[in-house]
Amino acid sequence: MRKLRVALEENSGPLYAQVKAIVLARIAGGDWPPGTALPAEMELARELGVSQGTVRKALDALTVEQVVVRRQGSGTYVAEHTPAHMQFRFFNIYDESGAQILPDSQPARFTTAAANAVERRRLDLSEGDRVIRISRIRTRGGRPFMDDRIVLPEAPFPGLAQETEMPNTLYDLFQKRYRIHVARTEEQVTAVAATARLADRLGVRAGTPLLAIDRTTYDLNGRRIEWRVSHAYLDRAHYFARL
Amino acid sequence: MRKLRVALEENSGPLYAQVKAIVLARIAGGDWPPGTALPAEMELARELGVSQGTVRKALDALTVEQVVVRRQGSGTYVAEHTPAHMQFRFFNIYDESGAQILPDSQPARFTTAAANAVERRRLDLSEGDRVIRISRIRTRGGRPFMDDRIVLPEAPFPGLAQETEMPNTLYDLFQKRYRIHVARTEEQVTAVAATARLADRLGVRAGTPLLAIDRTTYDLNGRRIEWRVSHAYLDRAHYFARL
DNA sequence: GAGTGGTCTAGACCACCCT
DNA sequence: GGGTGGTCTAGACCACTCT
Repeated sequence: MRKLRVALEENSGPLYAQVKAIVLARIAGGDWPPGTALPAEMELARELGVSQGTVRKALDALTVEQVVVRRQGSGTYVAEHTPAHMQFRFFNIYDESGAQILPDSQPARFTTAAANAVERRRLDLSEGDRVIRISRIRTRGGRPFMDDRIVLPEAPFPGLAQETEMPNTLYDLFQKRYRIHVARTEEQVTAVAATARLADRLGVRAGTPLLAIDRTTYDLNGRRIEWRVSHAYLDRAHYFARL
Repeated sequence: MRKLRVALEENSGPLYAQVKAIVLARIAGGDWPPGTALPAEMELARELGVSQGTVRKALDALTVEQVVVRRQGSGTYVAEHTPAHMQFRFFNIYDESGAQILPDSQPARFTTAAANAVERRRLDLSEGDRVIRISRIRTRGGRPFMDDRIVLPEAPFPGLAQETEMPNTLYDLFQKRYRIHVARTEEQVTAVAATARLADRLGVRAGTPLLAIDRTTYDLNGRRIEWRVSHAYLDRAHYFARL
């Protein structure tokens, strides 16, 4: 209790929230890379001068937010952002049997530019800030079915536009190369008619109803790190949500 | 510890899970109607023969599932399913400014029939079971924008087809008249072209892209209590999901 | 067998609501 | 001021993993 109270006497809120913030900061700062085990609860409690119960409450909260994973008898681990795991968590399209669809990506086009007004608003940027724009097609069984236009703020991702190899999941690259952890996304879904451009890219007739998914992505600190608009032709597939 | 252990010695799992199940059963059984206060933690603990911490863990889990609401200094209350609250929780359409849309309902048509094969599959029914089919239009600012086709199993809702007054939110009726508490929904979302029938009902041209929302609704016990397919014409509005 | 997280207890004090 | 949930502690035992 002593150390923490002293170290954080300016902070607000309950002890466990402060413990959670400390652990989160160390993870976000790269002290404990994904996949590594955190110190045991008792050890963290000793280090921070709090009881085991308080540490437990903080780690439980981080477990709910999928920042850490707990394995009984083994330890508490920083959540792994493997490509498969990321797809599972953030790719929300399922086929008619209820199985999640795992798409392939075609090579992408990268460009950089000063952010326009919409991009500044969606990514919380200031005038003059630059962005990286990515355009790609995703395929399913060899056939194109989804068009992605992705916009990233350039500042946290220096040199990303020069990447030669484009992984199937961007979020894996974010984490491994730039130490940016995707924490959550918000999606706005609508139905739109395929424009000539989209019809051509997806191999459907102009006017075909497409699902438009407008996604904002946040990192562990709540910063916006991606704006993505996907257009999908869902043949015997659907977007899935649980309320 | 004594009473509970004896009463539930055949049960499995940790104590707090058993406490949670007991409280849930009493709520679902109508012992504590929505809006009423549960006994205080200490009292529940005494009644059930467990410690306050164990009761707390059970109530915390029920809070996460939105079955109860806790108010510091006041008490723990069975979640209220007011019309406004239900709309807020389960109507997932927002306008361009990010405000939730609160639709009006037109009078609905009710029919009853033996469940067909699809309905039996979607509602977990047996051959010969009957269903109630409801068809209605929802409006926004006086203009129709959503067509609902709702199917309910008849058994838990006797006499519902004869209701003269149709509330704006069905779920409120479920709770007040039939003591069935909506716990969660799963939704499959796709984009479809408006058929002639839908175009006519929604006042759009045939072929207009519509959002099709296919919802399955579950009660507190995990039983399927509703299958609903909505078709929406979203003009400057969107379906919203958080991942 | 040693170490870890998971459960459970008993008791203390605090923050808040109500009347 | 009395009652309620919210936080925190200290200690115990259990279930599981690893080697």
